[in-house]
Amino acid sequence: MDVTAAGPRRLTIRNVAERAQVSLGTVSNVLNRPEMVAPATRARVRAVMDELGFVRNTAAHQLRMGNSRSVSVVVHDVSNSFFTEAIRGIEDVTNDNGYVVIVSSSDASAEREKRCLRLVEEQRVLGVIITPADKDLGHLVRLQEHGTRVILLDRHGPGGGFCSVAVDDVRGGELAAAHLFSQGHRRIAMVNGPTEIRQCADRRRGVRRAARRAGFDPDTAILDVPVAALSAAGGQGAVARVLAGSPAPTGVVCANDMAAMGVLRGLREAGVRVPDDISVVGYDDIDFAAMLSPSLTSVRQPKYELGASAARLLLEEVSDATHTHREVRFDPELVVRSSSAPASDRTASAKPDSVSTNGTSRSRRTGVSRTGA
Amino acid sequence: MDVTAAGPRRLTIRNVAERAQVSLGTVSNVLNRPEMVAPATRARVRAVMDELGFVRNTAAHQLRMGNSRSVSVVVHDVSNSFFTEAIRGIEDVTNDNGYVVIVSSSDASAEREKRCLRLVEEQRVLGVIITPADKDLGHLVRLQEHGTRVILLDRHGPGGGFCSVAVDDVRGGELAAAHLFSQGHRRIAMVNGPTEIRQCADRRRGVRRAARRAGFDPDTAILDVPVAALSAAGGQGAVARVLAGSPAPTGVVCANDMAAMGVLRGLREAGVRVPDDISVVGYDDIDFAAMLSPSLTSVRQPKYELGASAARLLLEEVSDATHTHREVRFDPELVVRSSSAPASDRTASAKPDSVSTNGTSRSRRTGVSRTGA
DNA sequence: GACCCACAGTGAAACGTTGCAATAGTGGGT
DNA sequence: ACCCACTATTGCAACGTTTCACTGTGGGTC
Repeated sequence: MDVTAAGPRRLTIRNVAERAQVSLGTVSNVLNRPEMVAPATRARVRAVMDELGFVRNTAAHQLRMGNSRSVSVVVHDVSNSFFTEAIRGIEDVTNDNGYVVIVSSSDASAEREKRCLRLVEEQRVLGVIITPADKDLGHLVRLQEHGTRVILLDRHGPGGGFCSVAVDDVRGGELAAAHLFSQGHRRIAMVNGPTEIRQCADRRRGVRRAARRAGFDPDTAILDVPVAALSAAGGQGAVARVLAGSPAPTGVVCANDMAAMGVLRGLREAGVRVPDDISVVGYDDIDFAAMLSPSLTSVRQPKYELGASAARLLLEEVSDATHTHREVRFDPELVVRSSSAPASDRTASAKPDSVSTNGTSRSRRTGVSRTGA
Repeated sequence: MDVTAAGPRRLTIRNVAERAQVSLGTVSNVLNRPEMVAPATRARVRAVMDELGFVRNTAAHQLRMGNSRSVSVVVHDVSNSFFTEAIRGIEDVTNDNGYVVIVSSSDASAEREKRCLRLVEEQRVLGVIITPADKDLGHLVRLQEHGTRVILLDRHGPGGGFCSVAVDDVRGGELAAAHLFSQGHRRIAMVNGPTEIRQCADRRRGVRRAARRAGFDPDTAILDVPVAALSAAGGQGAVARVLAGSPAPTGVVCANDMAAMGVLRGLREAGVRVPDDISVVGYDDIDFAAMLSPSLTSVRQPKYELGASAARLLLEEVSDATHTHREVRFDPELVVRSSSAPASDRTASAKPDSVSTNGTSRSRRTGVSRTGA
């Protein structure tokens, strides 16, 4: 039987050993501790590997070592752009370390999430980076107790039980509203989704905080315009309520860009000019925010960095025995474009405090809080 | 030592066996061939598994069985929306069968792709669904010979050496242009990327075919406006050349929606009305096409179905011994919105042949060609 | 020349699962 | 009472890798 014949039969370390006239152990050493095998032997073994096209069998490796060279990512939907950029960040960090990324979508359903986690636990992954579907994190605690490391993505855990990475949504809401207040606006509307959603609640809190810090009473400076869904349709439908506000707001903060697009469209149909008559600020800075007309001022989240940072946290938790769980918080960034301008009914007393005027830089981490293990 | 103590020590089939007072083989049977173990025993073993929280170790399973329960997807960029929707399709199909999806980005670099494939080959995945970075498919042929099944995504292979799934870009270009011709347009511009890119070349061929089928000479009916990059900036920069055409085109087909957005913006700045003065058709039907003003007529690709179909092909190749490679071709779909209208300088002779006026249906597969193994 | 060392390479056991051949158990028929 | 057919269960040998205690083998030292 000719070993060199390329066939579907998988090559093993043993084939390499035979052909290179060494023992199994030596081949393994070439693979894992090359410095301890003589240069000549090492070269010979390597040559045979290339010749045969040998690829190490990870299953056996894993079995022996106890854990696999893969990390798992479980998010609501792998086709959602927020997550895909984060996934790309995770991929870039982990690939450098020879890990492979397994993705699954939970569709924000606790049951689907459980299925994903089971599949993933079978794989004995190094750890799982997850955006939990459920408020209750009990099953994640159990997972961790069984030896699978868990990193929370876009969510902080209770009492430092997990490492986690999230963007500060309160700060984001504050940035958006502070921008408008600093431009001389005195009353603004907030088009927001259901406050049961943590992000929506946080962004609203930020907007109110901005009002207070600007010296206004949130209850009068801010007109809440809740919508059932943060979609373009939802935003468009909210316009009538925004315009009916009394006194009429001169600015609108939207809890995401889709809603902002709807608002822009609704305003255009109503004959209201942006930013001349009213300013609009979005949230997320999706690709198309810059391309709308007027181009949309928006709050950008460091999605890629979020993922990359989660991955780094996971690697750290694996390698560092003295690891204590950390909660990393990222600051979002305001990208000012042409949908926002000084309030029209008065000379703006303050100059715009434009935090960032173009958007190529990736946000840096600004706050790291440390909690006990 | 108390077995029930939840600890980081991983549970094995042996722990279950001891506690349920049966042999290893029986536990294995419960897992893999439950019908051949007596109901009472089966129930007892299952109870112990639940109690202990046993999760089968895939590494050992794989090692024994020879292949893993995972499929790999290698695309240019996992954060690109074309691919993410396809990945979601792959995920949905494979998860149902207990497989897990490993993703990697090649960044369209042959070298990065090779690294990804190596990592993935180590995993002994069931197969890899790949959008090749390179024209040369030699390494994929070798991969296949070594036993990893390969499915091409968004690309067809030469001579039926691979199963593949792709959208018919020629047809897509034809749909876009035929729509305009049927609306009475007689001269249209095509804003296209480099024709070295297969998609760009194909879409151009389709546009020219539409001209011929409408009874025009492609060389006079179509104004080629090449741009270096199919981006919004590229599209915007192309507007001057479109308008300078003589005779002036009354319609523009863009090779993607980003370019179309740029064209729309450029036209607005030039004071040209859409669709009154000129019609614009995009390609891809990205989320935001519907939200632009005017909303963009565009060619939609069945991205989700593309991925799902690739996954099905892979599963079929695995299970069916008599499998012969197939090339599945999907037809794109024209979504007519308000950026296109009958040509203005004449009463349109033909009514719009609106292929589809809203966009909720997923394209169906229309052509399946079969080739030898 | 005996002794010890460092170094290169070896061989076997283990990781957790599966599949198979063998064994024990159970009635039923003769 | 005996054998047979049949099912339920068992025990063991793989799967391919890594680790670790071990064996050779020269060279240097006293």
